[in-house]
This record gives sequence, structure tokens and C-alpha cells, in this order.
Amino acid sequence: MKGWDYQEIQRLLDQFPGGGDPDDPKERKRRLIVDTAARLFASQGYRKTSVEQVARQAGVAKGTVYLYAKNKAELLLHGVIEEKRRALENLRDLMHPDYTGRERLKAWLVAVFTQTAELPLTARLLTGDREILAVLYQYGADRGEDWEGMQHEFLSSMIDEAAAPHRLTPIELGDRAKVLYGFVMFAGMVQDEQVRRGLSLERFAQLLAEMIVDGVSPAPSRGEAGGR
Amino acid sequence: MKGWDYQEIQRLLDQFPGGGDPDDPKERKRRLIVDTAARLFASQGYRKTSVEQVARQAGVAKGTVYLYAKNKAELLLHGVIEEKRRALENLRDLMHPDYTGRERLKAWLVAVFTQTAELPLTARLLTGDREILAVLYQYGADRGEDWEGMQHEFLSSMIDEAAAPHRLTPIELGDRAKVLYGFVMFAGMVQDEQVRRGLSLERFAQLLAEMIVDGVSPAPSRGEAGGR
Amino acid sequence: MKGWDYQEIQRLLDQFPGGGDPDDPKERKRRLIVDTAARLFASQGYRKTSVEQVARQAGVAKGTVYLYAKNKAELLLHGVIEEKRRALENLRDLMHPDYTGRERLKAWLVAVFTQTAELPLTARLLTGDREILAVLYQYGADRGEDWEGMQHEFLSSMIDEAAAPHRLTPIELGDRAKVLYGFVMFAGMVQDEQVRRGLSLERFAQLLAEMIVDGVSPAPSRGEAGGR
Amino acid sequence: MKGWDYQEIQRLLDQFPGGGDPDDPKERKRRLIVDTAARLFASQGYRKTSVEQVARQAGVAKGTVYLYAKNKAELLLHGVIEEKRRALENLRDLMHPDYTGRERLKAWLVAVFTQTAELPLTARLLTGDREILAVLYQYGADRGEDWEGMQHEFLSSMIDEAAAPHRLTPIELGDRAKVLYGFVMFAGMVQDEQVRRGLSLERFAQLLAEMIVDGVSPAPSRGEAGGR
DNA sequence: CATGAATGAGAATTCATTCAT
DNA sequence: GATGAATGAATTCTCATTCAT
Repeated sequence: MKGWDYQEIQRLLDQFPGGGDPDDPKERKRRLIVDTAARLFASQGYRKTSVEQVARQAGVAKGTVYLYAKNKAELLLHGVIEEKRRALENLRDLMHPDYTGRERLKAWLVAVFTQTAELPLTARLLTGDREILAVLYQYGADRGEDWEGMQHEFLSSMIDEAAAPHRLTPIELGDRAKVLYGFVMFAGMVQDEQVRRGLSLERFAQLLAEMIVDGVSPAPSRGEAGGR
Repeated sequence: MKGWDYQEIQRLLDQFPGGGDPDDPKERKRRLIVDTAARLFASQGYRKTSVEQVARQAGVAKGTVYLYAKNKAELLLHGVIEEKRRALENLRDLMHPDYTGRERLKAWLVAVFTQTAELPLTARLLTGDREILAVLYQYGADRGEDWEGMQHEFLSSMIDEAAAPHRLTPIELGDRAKVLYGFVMFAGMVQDEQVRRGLSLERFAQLLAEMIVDGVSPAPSRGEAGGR
Repeated sequence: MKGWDYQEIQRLLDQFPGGGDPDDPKERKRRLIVDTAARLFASQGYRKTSVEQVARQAGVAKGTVYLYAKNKAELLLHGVIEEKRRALENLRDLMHPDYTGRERLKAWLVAVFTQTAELPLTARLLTGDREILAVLYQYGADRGEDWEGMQHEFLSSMIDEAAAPHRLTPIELGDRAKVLYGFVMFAGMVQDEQVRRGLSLERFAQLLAEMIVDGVSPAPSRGEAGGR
Repeated sequence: MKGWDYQEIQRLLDQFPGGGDPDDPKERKRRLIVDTAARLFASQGYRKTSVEQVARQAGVAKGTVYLYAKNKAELLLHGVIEEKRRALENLRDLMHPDYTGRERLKAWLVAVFTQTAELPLTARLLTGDREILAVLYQYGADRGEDWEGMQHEFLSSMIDEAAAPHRLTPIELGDRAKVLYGFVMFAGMVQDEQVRRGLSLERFAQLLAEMIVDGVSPAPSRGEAGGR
């Protein structure tokens, strides 16, 4: 199991694209447009969002959008890339050595669900529009894969620590990691209050994290401190 | 807490709409059209499915579709209603008295995730298309709500039994029920192999059920009986 | 040399597509739209003619055009096919046995230039838009080729008769036929009064036919009979 | 009939516009842009060539193009003017006194067809784009007409000589000149190998010149000398 | 002078919905 | 009831032209 730490993640973050000087006005406008698009795609869906609408909300003309993304699909792609970068940054914050295994796993779950802007696009689109996936995977295949492998390894190691080290076989760990990874998608979905049935995002996340880590029976007596 | 049993559910099922004599040729055609639409919506998404396509696949003319649903959204709505009925039928099967509380909760989770045809439309569209939700909720408000309240109550009572009766306050129970209910949506999403990262649906469902009920640390030694 | 006659041409004409009962209202509307499009394409060019304009002039809605041609290129294609049919019909009329060789050749040239609707589209587009040719040839390849080979043979035999039989080798005949065939394209171009510098189409055609058959020096005294 | 000779043509050539010191860097850039545009217009057509593309290929910014031509149409116009100048230069070369009348006419025809760069723009665009013609003629009216009158006179005198002097009335001559002038347009068209059906440009031009001058029956025995 | 970012009118195409037969 | 032709609003994308730097 690779030792995950700040440096490792920072290194990945640096290789990650989409940078560009955030003070460059060109880059500023690019972000404005891409973020506007991402927000609309996430809240309304890809097909229902028109390029016209993106332009209007970003305060530019329709043609301008096409100076920064050669078509609508690329607009989406850029948004997804941004999301991946942000997700990676969040990962780094969980590396704090004070966390115990169970705490870290819960914190990860809570983070995944509460950091609203986490992966709404990714989640939304995975369930949504198959046509888009084609575009997304065509571009993304090269660099995205690493990152997913990495996420996977990271989750496995968290689960291992949380479950009490080495009680689970590597295969069991891996499979549980896949299940947890699915929660990332779920998280996007849960942004919708209707799905949460009115629970606040924080409460929802907290309860879900507890159930996953401790099971349905909360075990206050054993506490966080007890056992493990 | 109401006592959930076969009769109670059967009674609800009977009041549920969408009936009509299945031998009535009018009703037969209605179902043909609605089911065709539902299948296409679930596999391609709402926007990408054209009324033309629904008509062609159902073997009727485009105009005919509009004799059975006043617009495209209503076509979807009817499909969602069918799904709800089917979900209700599944619920009934979990009422078997041999189940312990934890077993029943696990069985429910597994059922939700593995019964592929469970709620593909609902799940797909809840994440998808806000425009549709408007229509859906407008119509659904009158008759759907009961059913959701019922679902909710049912989940609460399962959790209560699983967690060891009466350890959780009604509010805690209710909130946990809401979280679990969200899993119904998640289940629709998980139909997509990409979300499961290659795990079989059965394995995914099994692991998720275990984690939710027992927590990350599987505790075979403590067993179901261990109570804690 | 195959004997060209009414029957042979009629046979080809019968195999030619694009028919359909001209009293069928569907077919009537198809022709209305296609002919409107052809007229506009010929007078303004393909790119400058918008589908909107075609629809407006044909008195139908934009969408209707797409019921009869799956895209703009196909609209053009249908027009070109009509032209080919008409050209074939004209050919038939030249078969009258009273013509001498020189007369028939002149008559062909005059016909090619004066029958206004001859091949304006074909001519226009050959010089115009390479992009279109792709579409045109993709469809046309199968059945168009025969027809061109036939035209070629027909021209060769006319030239042979006009030049006094068998004075030219087959290769010389064939090459001259190719040159003449080029005139078909030229004919489309000459529809434009600017190209004719104000000469009437009839006068232009007559002079050109004389020059081609008799040379620059008109030889009325020597007449057709003089043989030279 | 005016006596056509080197001096006369040279004089016209000198009055012709578009000059400017070719060493002036301003003029150099103007030509670079105009020639680039002309090349693209001739090979792709006017509408399919974007100003962006012209700028890129000329190695300047899009805005710069507009410093040298006030719009896209004027870019074309300048190209056409260049062509006219070149055509005039070619005319001069035919003035050589050794030619007989028939030889000169044939030579002119061959030149018109084979000098590839003769009038590609003019030919292409005359058949192409009516919108453009408006601009072209508006501008051309003032200065172009002379030149066309001159061309016309020149052709008439060639035909007169070729047909054996003074056998044709001035009107007959004039009309034949108009027909021949049409061939200039045809020449542009014939650049397209598809129109030539595979004949080489040279062979095509040669055969066409012979047919026009001698008629379909080649008369080698009578020869060029035979005079008739 | 030169640049190239921004603009927005315009073009092709799709598709939900209507309605005469 | 059933049909499917007709409609036209909406959508994506292009590109000539302008103008601040």
C-alpha cells in the first residue's frame, strides 16, 4: 500500500491541467464561461442548457463561448476537468495525520457529500447522458485513468485503517472501495433536496457516514475512542 | 407504529391507480405505448427519446400517442406510476415474518439495488430533468404523497428493529429513513456498470447492505445476535 | 457503333428513377419543393440559397422541406436527377431519321444551349461547390455512369456522321465527343445573360453550333450538300 | 477597325489600376493579402473561404485584412482586377505579326484555355455568386467596360481575319465575338478535369480551337494555307 | 499601423404538437 | 378512433465585421 501524503497528492495536482495564470484576463474569461456552463449543466442537465443561456448568464455573446470551447461538449469537458482538480485538492486535506482511521473515513464521506461543488457534473452526467460520455471518455481516457486508480488505492487504504488494519483481504478492501467510490456519484445526486427529503446536506452526510462506518446501530458507548 | 403486513400493503396496492381492465383493448394499447416510452426513456433519457420513436416502436402513428397521453411529459408520468406500483409489490415480499430486523433491512437494501427494473425511470429522471419534475410533482402531489409517507414509515420501522428496538428516537429513525430512501435513487444510478466499477450488481448490493447494517468492520464473530 | 434510336432511349428513360404518380398529392408536393429548390440553387447558387427561402417560396414551412429531403444536399440531388431525366428525353427527340449528320449535330448543340432548363444545376454546381460534388457522386455513381457512357457514345456517332463517316479514328471521335460534352456544362453557364453579352440564347446557340460544325468561315454557298 | 498592336495594348496596360510601387512595403502586403485571397477563392469558392483563413494563410491578423480591403467582397474585387491585368498581358503576346488570321484565332483559343491562371476567379465567380456580381459590376462599370469593349473589338478583328477578311458583316462579326468571349468563361470551367472527362487541358484546347476554326471536319488537305 | 477578442445575425436541423382526412 | 403531414420554435454552430488596446 502506497503511503499517501501531502506531497504525493500535490505532485499529481501539479501535473493536472487546466491551470494557466488565474490573473491572465483570457484565463479569467475562460473560467467564467466554463464555470457558468458547469453550474447550468449541473442544475438543469446538459441538453436543457442552451449555449445561448450559458452566454447570457456569463454576460458574453454566443459567439464568444465558441472562442473558448470549440463546441458544447467541450464546454462540459472543461467543467469536468475542473471538478477533478477540486476533488484532488479535497483529498489532500484529509491527509492530516491526527485523524484516526474511522475518523478519516467519516470525514471523507462527509466531505464528499457536503462539498457541494464536489462532482455534481460528473455525477449528473454519469447517470444522464450517454452521448456525452462518449465525448468525455474520448478526451479523458488518457489522464483520467491514473487519477481513478489513485482514488481507488486511497479509499482502500482508508477502509483498511478504519476497519482495523488488515482484517479484510485486499480483494474485500478493493470491492468496498468500489462501493464507496460509487458514493461519489450518489453525492452529486444528493445535492437535490428532493432526494434528501428535506434533510440538510450536513445532516444527511453525517448520518450516512455514521451508518457506513458504524452500521445502523450507533454505538455511542463504544464511542469513537473505543474499539477499533 | 403501524403494523406492516401483507394485508396493509395489498390494500394500498389496490387503491393505486393505473389499473383498468387489462383485457380492455383500449387499456392494452395504453400500456403498450406507456411501456414502450418508459423503456426508451430509461435507456436513452427523456430528451433524446422522440415521440416519433416511441410511436414507431409501439407500432402506432404519432398522433395516436397523443390520444393516450396529452403530452410527452405525461407519457413519462404514466411510466413512473407503473414503477411505483411495482415497487410496492416488492415491498410486500419483505414482510415475511421469519426475517430478523437486521436481515430484513439487508434484504430490503439488496432488493432495492438488484431488482434491476426497480425504479430506473424515477432514478434516471430525478437526477436528470428538472422540467420533468415539475410535471411529475404537480400530478404526483395528490396521490403520490401517501405512498411516500408510507414508504417512510416502513423504513423507519425496519431501522428500528434492525438497530435493536427503541434505541433511536423517532426523529433519529426518521432521518435515517430519509437517508435510506435516498438509496432508492442511488440504486437507479448503480444500474450503470461504470458507477459500480465493474462489480456485479449482486456483489455491490451485498457489500453496501453489510456496510450500512454492520459498518465497515464486518463483525461475523459478533454475529447478528451479538446485539451490542 | 450501337444503333441509337427511339426505343433504346425510351428503355433507358423507363428505368430512370424519380417517377411516382404525378397525381399523387405527396408526389406533387415533393416536386413543388424540389423544383423550387432547383430553381433557386440554379439562380443563386447552393450556399446562398437557404432552406428557409426554399420553404417560403414553395409556400410550406421549413420543417416540411425536411419531410421530403433529409437534408439540404439531398434537395440538390433530387434536382439533379430530374435534370438528367429531362436531358434524356431531349436526346430522344434528336433521333428523327430525316436529319443529316451535320444537321443532327447542330440540332443537338442548339438544343443543349436553348433548352433553358437543360442542366443549369449540374453546370452550376460543377463549377461551384466541391463539397456538394461529394454528396452528388456518392449517390449518383451507381446509375449516373451508364448514362454518361451512353451520352458519350451517342455524341461520338453524331460527330462521325457529321464529319463524313469514318474520316476520324475512334480515338479522335472520342476526344471530340468529350469536348462537346463539355459544352453541356458551358450551356448551363450561358443561361446567364452576362456571359452571352446580350445575345439571345437562340442566336448564341445558333452561331456556336455553326462555328463548331462549319468552322468560323460560314460556307452557305457550299451548303450542307457541298460535302467538302 | 482600329489597328491592334503592342503599343496600343501596352498603353492600356499602363492606365490600368492596381499598380503602386511593388517595393513599397505597404503595397507588398496588399498584394500578399489579395493574392492569398484570390488563390483561396479560386480553389474553394468565395463563400467557403473565410476571412480568418485568408488572414492566417497570409500571416497577418484578421483585423489587418480590413485595413487593405473594406470588406470581403472588395478582397475578391482586387483579385479580379489583377486577373484582368494578366489577361491583357497575354493578349499582347498574340500580336506577333507572323501569325495568319486562323493561326492567331486558334492561338488565342488555346491560350485562353491553357493558361491556367487566366481567369479562374472571374470564371468561377461569374457562375457562382450573384451577390458578388453586384459589387463587381458596381465597381467595374467605371473602369472595366473599356477593357471589355476593347477585348470585343480585338476578337472581332481576329475573327474577320480568320474568316477571310470582310466576308462577314460587322454585326455577324460582333456576335461571333460575343460567342468567343463566352469561351473565356468556359475556359475557367474547363480547369476542372471532370468537365474535360480526362482529356488533358492542352488536348482539349487544341481540339476545341480546331473545331471552332475549321469545323468538325478537319481539313488537313486544304491546310491552313488553302484559304478557301 | 496591427492585433485578435468580441459580437450577433443567420444557417441547418430537430421535434413536440396540431389537425384535416 | 387513428393517421401522419404540416408546422415553427428552439438549438447548435459559423463567420463577417468592429473596436479597444
